[in-house]
Amino acid sequence: MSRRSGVLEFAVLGLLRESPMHGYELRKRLNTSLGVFRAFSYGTLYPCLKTLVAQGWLTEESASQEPLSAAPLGGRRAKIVYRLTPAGKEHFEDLLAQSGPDAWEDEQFGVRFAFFGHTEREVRMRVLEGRRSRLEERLERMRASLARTRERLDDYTLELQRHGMESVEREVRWLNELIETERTGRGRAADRDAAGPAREGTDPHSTTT
Amino acid sequence: MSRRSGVLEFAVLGLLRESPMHGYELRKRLNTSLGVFRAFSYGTLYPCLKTLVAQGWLTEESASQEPLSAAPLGGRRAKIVYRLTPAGKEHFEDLLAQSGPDAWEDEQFGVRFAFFGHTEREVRMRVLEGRRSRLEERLERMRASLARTRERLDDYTLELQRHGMESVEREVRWLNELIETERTGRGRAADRDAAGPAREGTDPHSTTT
DNA sequence: GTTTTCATGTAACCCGTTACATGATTCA
DNA sequence: TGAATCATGTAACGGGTTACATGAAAAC
Repeated sequence: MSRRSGVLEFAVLGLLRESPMHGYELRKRLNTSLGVFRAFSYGTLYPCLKTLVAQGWLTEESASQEPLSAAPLGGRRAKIVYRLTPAGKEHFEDLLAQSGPDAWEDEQFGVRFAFFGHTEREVRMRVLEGRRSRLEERLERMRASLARTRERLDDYTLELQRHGMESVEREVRWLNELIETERTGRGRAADRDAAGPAREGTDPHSTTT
Repeated sequence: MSRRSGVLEFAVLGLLRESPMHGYELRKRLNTSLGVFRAFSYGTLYPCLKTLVAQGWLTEESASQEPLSAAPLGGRRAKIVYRLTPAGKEHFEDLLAQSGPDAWEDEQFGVRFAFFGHTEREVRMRVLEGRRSRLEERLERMRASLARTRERLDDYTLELQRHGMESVEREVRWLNELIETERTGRGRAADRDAAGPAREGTDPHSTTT
């Protein structure tokens, strides 16, 4: 009974919710489709899958050729397809519903957001607003610490600090937009691409390379 | 001979370079003064300090009252002040000078930047440019993966991806400015606050709270 | 004189990676 | 048929936190 990794468990259940998959494919989806997630290694993924099976959230089905029964004698490892059980699905819904203080942390927030499509609006609001206030606290602390030490810092340290704060401020503004969109109900956070209203002069895709 | 933690070691040597300190204070500086660094716990910091002493980069001096010699009999733990040795200082310079592939990674880059004040311009350029190309690779991958999967993704996932890319793009632009400033020699990355030239329409400090 | 805050330390654990080992499938 | 890629697994280690234990100094 090891490996109870919050994010990974969450992400795996969420991805498997769409369709059954085997580990190898699952990992690729983790690294690409859900953009945010970092690259988990097989050394993390496979043991995790095993424990999820042990808990009853997943079932493993031998795929490929042998129809499930004759395969596991002698050697013959076959492709293992993981499928979400009803219990697993229920567990995932639970995870989505509970928006405890952890849910505002960087990674947790990322996964949760990625699955907003399956989340009730009320919970989405809680998560977004919780995240925002978390970031605002962080800003407060940064500002305070900066005010205290400003004089003693060299230009580079200062610039780093300034850039950091600006990034957080940008994320807060982003959240504000999302919350507003969510509140007024229109567009599902989309309506960009096509001359989006409510977007100030931002020019995406211009790396100035 | 345990705990050889890249960033922490780097940061400790760098901070101690300014003035001797004891662990407790060191930790506070780590969390605040150098804004970027995350909050290392004592469980990480103290063992690390011990190994740095063992390598000869630091010396520990008993501070407070007892003048160093009579203290460590029986109990009587006193405040321990850590001081950078000449060898330690030399090692720190070495670390600054070498800008290997690790130096472009998120955390490594952060520490290195924080100590740019002690770094030669040539090395600063290598680090900044290396970081930029690292980020551009990342962007490339994100764009590719997005192009491949765009259709199958729901609006929220898409929005997350878009926001992620925009953040990276912003950092690239930031690096471009820094590199330009570095190249032309003027201002040491400062000349903001006062109607900075070379800054496009960015409006800092407006959280829209 | 007792509560806070400062200050140091350690052992147990957690989450994850690396390096390695193995085998099946595809494709030139 | 042999190389590349797909696919699964594990043992050893790495870097960090938590919880705990201890004690000195300051503040009330």
